[in-house]
Amino acid sequence: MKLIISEKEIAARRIAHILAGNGVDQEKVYGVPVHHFKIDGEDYRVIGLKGHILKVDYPKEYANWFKVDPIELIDAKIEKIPIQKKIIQALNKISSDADEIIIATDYDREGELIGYDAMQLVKEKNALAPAKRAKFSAITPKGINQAFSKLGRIDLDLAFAGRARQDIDLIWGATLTRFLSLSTYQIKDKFLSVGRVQTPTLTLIVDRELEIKSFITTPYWVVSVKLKTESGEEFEATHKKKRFLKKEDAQGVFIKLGDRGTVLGINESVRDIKPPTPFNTTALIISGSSIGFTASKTINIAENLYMNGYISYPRTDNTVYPSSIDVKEIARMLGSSGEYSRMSEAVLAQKKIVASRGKRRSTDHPPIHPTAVAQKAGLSSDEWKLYDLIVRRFICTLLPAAKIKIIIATIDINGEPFIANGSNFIEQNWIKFYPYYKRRDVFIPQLKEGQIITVTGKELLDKKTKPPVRYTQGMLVEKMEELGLGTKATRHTIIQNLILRGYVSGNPLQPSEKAIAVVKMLKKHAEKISSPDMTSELEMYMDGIVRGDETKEDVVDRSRKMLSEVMTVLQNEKDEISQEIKKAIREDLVVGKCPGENCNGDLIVRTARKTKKRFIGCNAYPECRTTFSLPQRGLLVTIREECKHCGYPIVKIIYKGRKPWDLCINPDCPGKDEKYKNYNNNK
DNA sequence: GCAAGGTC
Repeated sequence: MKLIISEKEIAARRIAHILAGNGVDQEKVYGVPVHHFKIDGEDYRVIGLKGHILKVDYPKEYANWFKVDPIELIDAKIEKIPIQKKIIQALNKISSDADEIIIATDYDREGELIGYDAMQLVKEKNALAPAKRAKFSAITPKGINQAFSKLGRIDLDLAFAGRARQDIDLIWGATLTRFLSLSTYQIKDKFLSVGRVQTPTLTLIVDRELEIKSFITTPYWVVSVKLKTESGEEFEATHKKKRFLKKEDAQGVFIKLGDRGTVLGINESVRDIKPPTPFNTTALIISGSSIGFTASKTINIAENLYMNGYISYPRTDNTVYPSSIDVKEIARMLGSSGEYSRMSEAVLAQKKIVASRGKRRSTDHPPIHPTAVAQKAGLSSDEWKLYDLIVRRFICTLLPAAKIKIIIATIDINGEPFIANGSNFIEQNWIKFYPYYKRRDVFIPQLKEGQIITVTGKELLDKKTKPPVRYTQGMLVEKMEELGLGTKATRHTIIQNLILRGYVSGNPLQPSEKAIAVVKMLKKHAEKISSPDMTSELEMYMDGIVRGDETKEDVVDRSRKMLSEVMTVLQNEKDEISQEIKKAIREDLVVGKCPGENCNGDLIVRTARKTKKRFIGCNAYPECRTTFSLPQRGLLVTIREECKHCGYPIVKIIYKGRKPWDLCINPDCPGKDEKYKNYNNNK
């Protein structure tokens, strides 16, 4: 019997069907599906794993944070521990009769490691069976048949590069997390996490917040006019010098303006607006963000749609349709749904269909596209929203660019030049079907040089320069991808973790004082872990392992030495680090101003001495005895906002896996019922 | 109880 091991169940099923056609039987071994079939009298079995089946961790002796100095974790032994017990049992059971093992996990570094781990487990039961490797970049008949007709061997160096990554992430993460948590007494569920990906990501958010805080707004003035042609068409223009930095200058112009203007010149140009590129995971998350979904929500819904067969695999880097995908056929299929018939026709009416393509081309999976027609009634409203987005995006990638006419007219008013901008779509093409695209027509009438225009109104506008905006989850995922932080499958979980740790909240993301202090201290004393460079260096070293230039041990040991040096600095600066972070944590506990009569105090989150329950009290205690109760479960985040119903402070309560709950602390708040209702609807 | 990476 030949045993084929794939990375996931769906891949196992498809590989079996491609190799055997219809003659595939399925049995369950310890509840795990195993597909079997015969080719030329030879028995085959295919089992799908669930990603990694082993994890790395320290031995039990290191589990107690108080009994182990974090420094010891740097050189401690690391073990591999089973995390998919059922799958391992099933693998053990079926591997004893195998006379050949074929590793058919995804063809990338983690896939090689997953396959290597599985191979080692099989070899414990069956040392004699040779192990081979099927390398394919798409689970299509062509890809699979080619791979199985030309089997290779497991690339040990590639797997070891993955193992180096696992070890280094654990060593740095565990050592620094424990050090920071212990030195600030933030333990149990309040621990302060640190990691190769999460800390640089948090640094991005914190840096942006500091930029916003230190931004100095400068005032400027804009002069604009309302205009009308003889035939009564109205439009607007602003002074050519868009921003006046001195009010007197703007006023000087404003006063000069009379009630007539002359068209000095008109500049017309036609521009293409290209259709969007095919969706990869990052682009989907960004678009999801623009329809109000968090990164995790988009991924969870996409995962569901995929499991139910409506869309293709949602974890991909690829933005170029491979030739194995028949885009025309998919467009035709979508046409059978009333919702999309017009869009489908628009695609099929073209003489030649040219698909747009993005910059990233990889062969892991195709871009995310619809694979079946869904009925609106068969999906939840959120599922439908995302499905509709994916369908429309797909259709648009197959349509020609929109054409837009841009008109810029210069108009003289008493010697002052004004500019009127307008744009009209000449051909909408894909834009008709893509409501997520924001650009709209801006009307401007047909003008002639020398034409006289009536000035019907004039305005002198006070404006201010604005600070940069906070990151939305979508923007952050995009930035992470650009910097090489995390992967398509992990970026949203990294953000989710930062929220769960109490480091950031809200969308757009705002860091807590604790996060600002943690980043400040790590930047100052452990710069390595706060920068994306650590990831790019790691990638470089892993490439070295793959090439055979160095061993996994060399790389991990060098990393251990670096961490030792970092820890020496941190130990020396422990007092400063501890004080700065603890001060910030105290600031995070401030809920808002105390509403007590004649009280100037601040409301603070406190813990009752006897019951250990949390509540809100005034810092002017015992003079002021104002208190408020709080829910005991969930992560509490102070956001220093006031309730729009009663003006009392609002706190955010975050339960794992639920939508954050904005809670007004006032038990008699007139908006209470409404809010509670909303909370129930949204959870 | 720590990380990041797979997948559900």
